[in-house]
Amino acid sequence: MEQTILDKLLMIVELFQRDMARAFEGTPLTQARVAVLWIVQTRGPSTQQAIAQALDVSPRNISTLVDVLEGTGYVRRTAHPTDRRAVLVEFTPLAAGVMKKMQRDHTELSDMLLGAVSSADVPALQRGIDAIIAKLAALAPIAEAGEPGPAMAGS
Amino acid sequence: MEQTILDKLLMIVELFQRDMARAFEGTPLTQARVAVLWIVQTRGPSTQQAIAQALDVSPRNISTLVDVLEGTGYVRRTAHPTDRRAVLVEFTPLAAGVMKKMQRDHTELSDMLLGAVSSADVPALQRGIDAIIAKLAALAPIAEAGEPGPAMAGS
DNA sequence: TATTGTTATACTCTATAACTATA
DNA sequence: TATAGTTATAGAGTATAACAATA
Repeated sequence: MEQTILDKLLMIVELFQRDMARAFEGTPLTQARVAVLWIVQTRGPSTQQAIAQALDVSPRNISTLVDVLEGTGYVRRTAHPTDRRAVLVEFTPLAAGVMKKMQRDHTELSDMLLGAVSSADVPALQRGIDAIIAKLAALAPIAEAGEPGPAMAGS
Repeated sequence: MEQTILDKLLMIVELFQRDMARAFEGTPLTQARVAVLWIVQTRGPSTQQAIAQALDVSPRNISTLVDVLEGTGYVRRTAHPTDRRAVLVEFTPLAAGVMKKMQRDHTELSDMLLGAVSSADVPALQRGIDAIIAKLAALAPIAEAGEPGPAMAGS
């Protein structure tokens, strides 16, 4: 039962996502909701259309996600300054704090994982991963591979 | 907007999974259903309980997945030889063929991705990935990280 | 006429709890 | 009493289609 490199990468992400899910326990946050917050963090106040496109998901879907995030105090819907059809989704201080911590945790975890790699191997590892991404992106006409992704550390 | 190593790994898996999803279009297969097939392939005819444990998912969930796989001709439920409460889920020729192709495609894609990496970098890449997995697994008390995973190539 | 966000509806994946048939 | 699988119910995430308000 040889494990291919793809199997290993999948396992890393699976482990990581379990860790992330554990960190959300007891909060109304889920991966999908954090994905929305992530977009707002990287782009600033955004229309739901823009969020839907960034996440490659239907606009209808964003309505529900934002409903929950608004109802639990993470975001506000405010009037768009020039387009009265649209709303701008923007952070409350709660979300700003949570996302700041999430980003810090994510960086720490990433550094810790890289720290587990023999420093002599790090440059080759980085080059190898970049080459794999380039190859995969070339294979699949991915439009845009999306945002960096809603990634964070657990604990 | 620095991309951490974790961001890159997440992007690889995201690209890969989109590719996989595209390959399923027009079939009744989904990631969850393929995960069930994957377990049956690696373990042979299995009880639903065994599948549920292997996938770390509730037994109830497996009922529905197997219902669909059975209804669409991928698996059969057969009597357990010694336990009349249990059923054995086993492949039809259809699933056997599909899984064989899937495994072949997966290996090919994995080889192709590794082939995109400078051969001088491959050993360090492999070591680095293994080190990251070991670190992540040590961080999270994961019970078992699960099967190799239902991974396949698109097209 | 096209776009933004909503209501309506439906499918999939997941969970827990209660029940049936068996161990 | 415990286990295998089911029915019942519910919450998430996703989709398409139709509609209102506005561009």
